[in-house]
Amino acid sequence: MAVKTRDTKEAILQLGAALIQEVGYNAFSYADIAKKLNIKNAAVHYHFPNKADLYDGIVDIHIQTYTLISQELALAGIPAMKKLEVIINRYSRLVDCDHICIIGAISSDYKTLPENVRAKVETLVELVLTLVEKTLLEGKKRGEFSFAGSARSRTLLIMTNLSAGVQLARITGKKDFETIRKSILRELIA
Amino acid sequence: MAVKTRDTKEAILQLGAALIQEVGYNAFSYADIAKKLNIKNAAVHYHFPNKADLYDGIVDIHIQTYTLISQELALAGIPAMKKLEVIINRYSRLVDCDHICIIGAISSDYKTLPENVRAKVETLVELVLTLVEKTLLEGKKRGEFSFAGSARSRTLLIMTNLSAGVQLARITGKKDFETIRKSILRELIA
DNA sequence: CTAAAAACTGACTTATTAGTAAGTAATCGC
DNA sequence: GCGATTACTTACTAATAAGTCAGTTTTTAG
Repeated sequence: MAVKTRDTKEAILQLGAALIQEVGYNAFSYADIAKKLNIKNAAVHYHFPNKADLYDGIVDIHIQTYTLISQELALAGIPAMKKLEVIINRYSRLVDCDHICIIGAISSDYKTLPENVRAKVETLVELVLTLVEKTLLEGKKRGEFSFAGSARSRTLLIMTNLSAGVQLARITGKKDFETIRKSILRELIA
Repeated sequence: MAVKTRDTKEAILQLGAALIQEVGYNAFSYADIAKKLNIKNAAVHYHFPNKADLYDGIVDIHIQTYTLISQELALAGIPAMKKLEVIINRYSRLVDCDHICIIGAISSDYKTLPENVRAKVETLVELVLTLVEKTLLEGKKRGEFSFAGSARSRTLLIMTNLSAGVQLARITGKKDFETIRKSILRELIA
């Protein structure tokens, strides 16, 4: 049985992911990571030869996470509202720890990312958008939700509300995100 | 008459503002600015002793711009829809040149900004939100717009749609911003 | 128990970063 | 036209950045 005794690589990924959502890709260094994990600079380079490799790995983690969430929420019997709340609650937790959402963070860094990472980012974004779109469609079919326009356009509206909502909350305060959260839900069940 | 013969300071501010919305505060250096403007590193430091001073100046510029827009749009006789379009068109232009909006960019950099700049950023954000809120209220009173909830909450929804819309457009393409733009307008006149 | 593979450390390099100080050139008020 | 102010340049520094490589420790598989 392969029980992991060392999890340095995992720790680097977790810390890197948090830093991207806290200060952004270009505001932290390998030295910052090494210091916090009590390892040496070269140890970080051993697992991720360059910073683009690290970014790539972090995007992978988020893809894995959303793939898992998609599978869990694919189960029948769960109300569409519960499914949507799983997503929305993730954003509420971001507000609590003053992080911005990964997609918002990536879009800011986007112009400084190499092409291979950009392509992977597209995969992540489509994964999230598709998950929400499916949930909205299902909710509408079941009579839980009602909305005008396509499920895709409604998805774009809701996800931009959430993404920029957590960003705005950093500046104007958490109450504004709460307002947005309630508005999203109110519109959907009106 | 004070005709300016040198406008280096203005050029630095304009370039810095563009860079913040293109690659982010932590992804460009004074050397980048000096190179592009054909001046020396120290000339940038002469006008803006440190990078926080530069950021401060750039936020000031945006405050000035939105103050001017607010004054121009305060004139009676202009339909609320025309006023809102002035704002929305600014975001469409951002999509065209692949920049993200200043508020979105700032919120990403936020944790790396000193306190005095953060305070000024709050002023900018409230200025923009107030402008849109007034426009929505006016449009509702005139019968141009109809929307549920308060003008403030509707402002938050629209501005987050626009802000994250331009960010998303970088990754998934300009068509998604166009979808968002149309949805905002459709909901408002429904 | 041992050899090989994996996971590091130590000691670097090279480039770039923000920032400074002293001197020079351009412009302005008078 | 002249002295003062403004706007720079030249020439630095000290710190930090990403990244490399040779050697050492740790872990794992047989």
